[in-house]
Amino acid sequence: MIALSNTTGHAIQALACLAGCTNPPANINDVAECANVPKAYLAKIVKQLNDAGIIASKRGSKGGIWLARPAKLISLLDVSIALEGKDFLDSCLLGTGFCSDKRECPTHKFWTKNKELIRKELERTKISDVLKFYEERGTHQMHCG
Amino acid sequence: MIALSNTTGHAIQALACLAGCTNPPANINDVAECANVPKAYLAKIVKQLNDAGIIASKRGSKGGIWLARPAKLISLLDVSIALEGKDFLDSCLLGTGFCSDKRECPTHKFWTKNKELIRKELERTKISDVLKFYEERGTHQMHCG
DNA sequence: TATAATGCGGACATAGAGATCCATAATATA
DNA sequence: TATATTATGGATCTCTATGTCCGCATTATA
Repeated sequence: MIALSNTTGHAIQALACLAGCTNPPANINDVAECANVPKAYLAKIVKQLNDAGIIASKRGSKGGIWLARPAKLISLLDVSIALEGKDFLDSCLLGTGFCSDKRECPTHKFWTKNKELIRKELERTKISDVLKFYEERGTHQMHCG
Repeated sequence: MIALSNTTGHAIQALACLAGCTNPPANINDVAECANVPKAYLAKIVKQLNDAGIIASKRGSKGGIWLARPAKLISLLDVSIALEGKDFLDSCLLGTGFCSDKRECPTHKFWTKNKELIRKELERTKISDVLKFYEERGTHQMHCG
């Protein structure tokens, strides 16, 4: 399957829910429910987004999580890099170990261009766009605060 | 990582080696060595390519494997479908479970177009192209017959 | 200060891809 | 027919992504 990881998908859903929270902080369980992601697993993802500076958090009573910056300034590329590493788009179309310095693969030129298209699309698309997209469709009922 | 599976990559390497065999049949061990794929694992891959009608084989002494049709008529798309299923390009960019009838993802239009580009490239590129590509570079020393 | 509410952290569980090992079936040939 | 050679098939192992469980640390508030 040619795609980003499920974990990245979960993260994007969760961030869109968070962006829809009008009175932060939200708690992880509510976000998990909104995003339809297993609660315990979302907690792990949140940790990574926290380390990457995309989410901020506070423990304890009345604690929770919130976006560290406006949803308009968080791109899907930011999220992908946070969860899959900054070289997640360096791969060869035909899998690991196919391309090397001495043995470039036949789809190399095509894939290099195409990855750039993907990168630009991920960079262009912000969490705010994802939220808007879902708001128009009435999904993602976020209960928070 | 956004890519085809390693198994598909292995298969493509192996088929290019097979295409370079001037007096078939070749045996799996030699192909594995040429393609730099673990022998026992290649045997599993060969089985799938056999079932898909891409490779033919004969057991026993002087037996071996060979391409079931000319390398010019085997596309990377054929190989991908044989190993990952015919719906391997139906995925959503953002992972499984993101898109559905009711909940289409924000990158849906982009990704639909882009997958078509990928499909065409895979269809356009034949095993003969892969072989030619490597022959020009002097890799893939196939010993057979 | 006690308590409830929250995120944090580590250990563990599960599933699928990738890979290995070995016995078995088929085939050519001496 | 006996033997060597080859692919086939089944069981098993390993690794990574995904997911679960539970106790701990932190915080607000009664």
